[in-house]
Amino acid sequence: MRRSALFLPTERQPPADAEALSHKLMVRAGLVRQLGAGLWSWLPAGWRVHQKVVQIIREEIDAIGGQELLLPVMHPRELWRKTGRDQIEELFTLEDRKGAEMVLAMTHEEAVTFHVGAAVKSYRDLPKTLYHFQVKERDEARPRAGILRTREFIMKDSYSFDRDEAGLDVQYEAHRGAYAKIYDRTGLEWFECRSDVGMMGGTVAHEYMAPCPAGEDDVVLARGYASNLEVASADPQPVELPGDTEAAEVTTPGATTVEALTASLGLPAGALLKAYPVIAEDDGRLVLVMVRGDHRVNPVKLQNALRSPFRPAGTEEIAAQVGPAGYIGPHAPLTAVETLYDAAIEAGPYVVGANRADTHLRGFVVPEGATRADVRLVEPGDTIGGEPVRIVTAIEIGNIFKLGTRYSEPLGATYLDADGKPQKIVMGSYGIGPARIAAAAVEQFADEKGISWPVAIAPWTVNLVSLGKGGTPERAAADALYEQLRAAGVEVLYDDRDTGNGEKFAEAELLGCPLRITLGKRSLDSGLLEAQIRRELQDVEGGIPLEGAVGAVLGILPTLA
RNA sequence: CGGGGCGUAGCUCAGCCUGGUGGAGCGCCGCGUUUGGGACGCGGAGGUCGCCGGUUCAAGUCCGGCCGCCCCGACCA
Repeated sequence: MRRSALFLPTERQPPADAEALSHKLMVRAGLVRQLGAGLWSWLPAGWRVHQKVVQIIREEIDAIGGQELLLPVMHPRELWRKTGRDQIEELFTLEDRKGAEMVLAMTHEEAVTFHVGAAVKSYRDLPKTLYHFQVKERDEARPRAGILRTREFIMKDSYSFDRDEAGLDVQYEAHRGAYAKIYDRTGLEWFECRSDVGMMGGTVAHEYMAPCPAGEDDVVLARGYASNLEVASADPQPVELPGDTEAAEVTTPGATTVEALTASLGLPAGALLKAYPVIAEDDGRLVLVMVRGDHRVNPVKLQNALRSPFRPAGTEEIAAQVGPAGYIGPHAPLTAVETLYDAAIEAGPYVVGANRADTHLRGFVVPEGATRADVRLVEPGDTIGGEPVRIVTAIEIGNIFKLGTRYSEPLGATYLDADGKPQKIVMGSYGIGPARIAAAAVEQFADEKGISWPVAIAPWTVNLVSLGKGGTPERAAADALYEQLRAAGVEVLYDDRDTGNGEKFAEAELLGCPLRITLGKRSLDSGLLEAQIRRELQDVEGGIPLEGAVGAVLGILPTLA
């Protein structure tokens, strides 16, 4: 591609409203432009990156037997009513001219299950894996960070259909393998994490995370362990408990916070227990959740432990059922108030609220038979296998779910087994967001000069910069080299503009093609081209000879990251 | 959805408090000089100041409403 012909609107300054690095750089480099909140256009260079990611995904999903198709974005609402997902807030809804209710699909479980359910009759028709790359529409409450969280985006989603759980297991593992290959091929740093199955239901879920500063999730990492902070578990840091042997009341006026208590009692925060009263929303019961003073409740883990959504109890509910806010603690008889002790709590003795104003209790020992569950947030300093965990921010770049019969049941997708009995089709779903992969790559590899693409997803692998003006011998030589590289199948962006050299270099660094080769008057004198690898801005030692340059370039390409 | 902020040239912003013929830098066009790191000079084009209404002799500026966008939080099968 000749730069002079390319639609690549670059900017020297990032847009005023950009915050995330990938947002700033992708706009500056002319890859994407914003049309509205959470609505982004992919310009030619950016689209090349997107399509490279798409092609990698396509090849690997094809390799595990996936069959590509295309499902509509707009669906009859009735289909979503059947699965109950028409109630999701983020779902865009509209009516057609006849007043028929429609929705814009956020994912395609309903649509694909509709077709498979109608077409699959026999166990002989299974298993199948179908996938597509299609636009997803989500009315996000808050789109953010440029391309990272948008209201409309392309997703690769595959769906597996099996006779039974065993078949699903096979497909699930096949996808795990394919995903590992896909992310490795893109050149990203990534982790496979255990994740919350969420309201999707099902039994098993993994998500794929790319560490980057603009990420929205926190991932807990240790040797052989990677988990979303939402569901992560680790060993707590030990805490030295006081040697209280008997329960004793202490007067603690105004000490309603852990900080105030630790200061006045001279004890570490971990020697206190915090009481967190919540109301389980399915039956309205109050549960007193106890965690160590230096720990925090993990809402996702707590919801799973309670088997119900919950909300924090109000001051009046606390006063009526437990005690005065700021001084609440466990009630002595286990039956008095339902109490859940976090797993990190040892026997004791601890300091707890006495359920009376200005009073705490020392020497509290957790009663035998108390209910326990791991409901705390993993903290920096926690360990796994004796090794301290790392907690990194990351962006989710894919996920896989075992759906089971979550969709086949309401949509009546069944088949006849060998005995002629109807059986529900067992499903899995597997998503990847190519745009997020592109943005994560920008975040992970950018430096102060700009983007540095992994070669596998770079818009062009080579950026040929001609320093001469039109009509000069060096320009003629660059033109010839461009044609030779193209003929050799090299993806080359050729900067053939009559503009300042500094401008060309700066733009090449901003755009981030893996290899830049420069041809100026000097090259004709010396017979050498300058070649620079974008990653770390490393010059190729001694340059490359003008004579036989194509072969030299072809030799360098496989060495690039 | 709660809180905060912003909307003036293609981009980044000043001007608004204190109303009186709209500016800067970069970019763009022309000419010339430069020519291996966003170079310089001269000349030029480019604006319903987000929209609607109000106050006023006069509104980018003051007042009201609306729309749009960003950030923090909530939310994110």
